[in-house]
Amino acid sequence: MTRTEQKERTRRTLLATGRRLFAAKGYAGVGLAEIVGESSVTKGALYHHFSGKTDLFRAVLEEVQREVADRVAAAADAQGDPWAQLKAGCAAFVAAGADPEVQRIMLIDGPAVLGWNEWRAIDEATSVRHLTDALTALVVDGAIPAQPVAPLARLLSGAMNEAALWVAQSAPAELADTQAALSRLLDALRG
Amino acid sequence: MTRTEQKERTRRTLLATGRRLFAAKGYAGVGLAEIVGESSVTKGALYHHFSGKTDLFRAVLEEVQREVADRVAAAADAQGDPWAQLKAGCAAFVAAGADPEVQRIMLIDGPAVLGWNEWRAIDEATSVRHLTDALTALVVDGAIPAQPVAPLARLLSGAMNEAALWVAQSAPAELADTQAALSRLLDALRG
DNA sequence: CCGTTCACATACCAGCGGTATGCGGGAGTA
DNA sequence: TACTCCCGCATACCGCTGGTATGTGAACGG
Repeated sequence: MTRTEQKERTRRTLLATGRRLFAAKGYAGVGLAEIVGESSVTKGALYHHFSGKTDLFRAVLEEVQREVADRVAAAADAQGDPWAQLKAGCAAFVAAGADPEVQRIMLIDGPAVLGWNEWRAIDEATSVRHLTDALTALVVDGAIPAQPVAPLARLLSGAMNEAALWVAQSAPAELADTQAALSRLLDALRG
Repeated sequence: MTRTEQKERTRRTLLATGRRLFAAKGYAGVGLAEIVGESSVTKGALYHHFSGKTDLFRAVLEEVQREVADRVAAAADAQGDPWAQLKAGCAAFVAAGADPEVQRIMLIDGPAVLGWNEWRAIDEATSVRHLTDALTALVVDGAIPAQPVAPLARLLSGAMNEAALWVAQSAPAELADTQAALSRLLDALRG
């Protein structure tokens, strides 16, 4: 195995282990010793690839965000008209948030560890962007009244973040209620 | 000064110092040494009043939550009909969230430090409860269509949390846009 | 074949949250 | 008022954490 291959392998191992442990125990509940131990390397390796614990977490968070955004985009692209795309994308986001891995890293620890500004920038660049695009298309089509879409996208994003946190830790009946409420909220936008 | 008075004074000082520092630097960015130093006591005093750093933060968070809930309730009670109460309460919540002290403690660090379940329980017992009450009144009055109010309250709560985070760190123009979007979202509920 | 470089290991440190123990002065009792 | 107790805190100490400085052996270029 060449050095380049080995390097990439070590990096991916650290990312995967960090992701698993951060999701299971939270950022503050995991030590570097545990991460490097379960990765079968030492702290020297970690600090060769990342500038510290926070930097590793940032890399994990960006990976999670990309995956969620991809799932949302895939669900939306499978639909035809813009309105169906919006509703499918929103449903896909809430479903993705039900994954406890996504929850803890993306919604709970993310803002606290990286600070809200940096977290928001990542979120805006991935998930929220698709939402903004979908709402813009609907305004252009006249499906919803003309209005600034950016603040509306943020409100809906906040609502869906909260919804995702709920559906993961509650009974299936609550899940259906939450998704139904979200669906009604979106329908209400059409006036 | 009696011992009881002195005890209460020490406790209040620790709470106030903790609140100020947690808000300014975040939970992880503040050490116990700094808190007790600026309170002119020692760690012994802190551990006599609280079971640890997390417990002090919990006490601070509950204090902040109570204040926000009081402001929301006061704004709502000043209105006559249920619909005006809802909109006034929501506006008051977003305005309260503009306070950076409230932001960092209640919205960013709260869920990460205490865990989402405990944070949600506190939130439900204070701010969200008023929102649920207002929505219930509107359903009873027939102002909005009959539907489960609990999930809708959670969605709106999430949307307003996000709105509060935005209005604090952006230009006044964005503030107006955000509040306008929230107002439109609430209006849309009437169908 | 050999020197260089790079990916990683080892050893170490300051500072953190947390605990066990010491202590001084207000409060109850005679 | 003197004696004692106890309570509210101070002091001293510990294990562990994230972070850093330095060592090292194998892969790579010449």
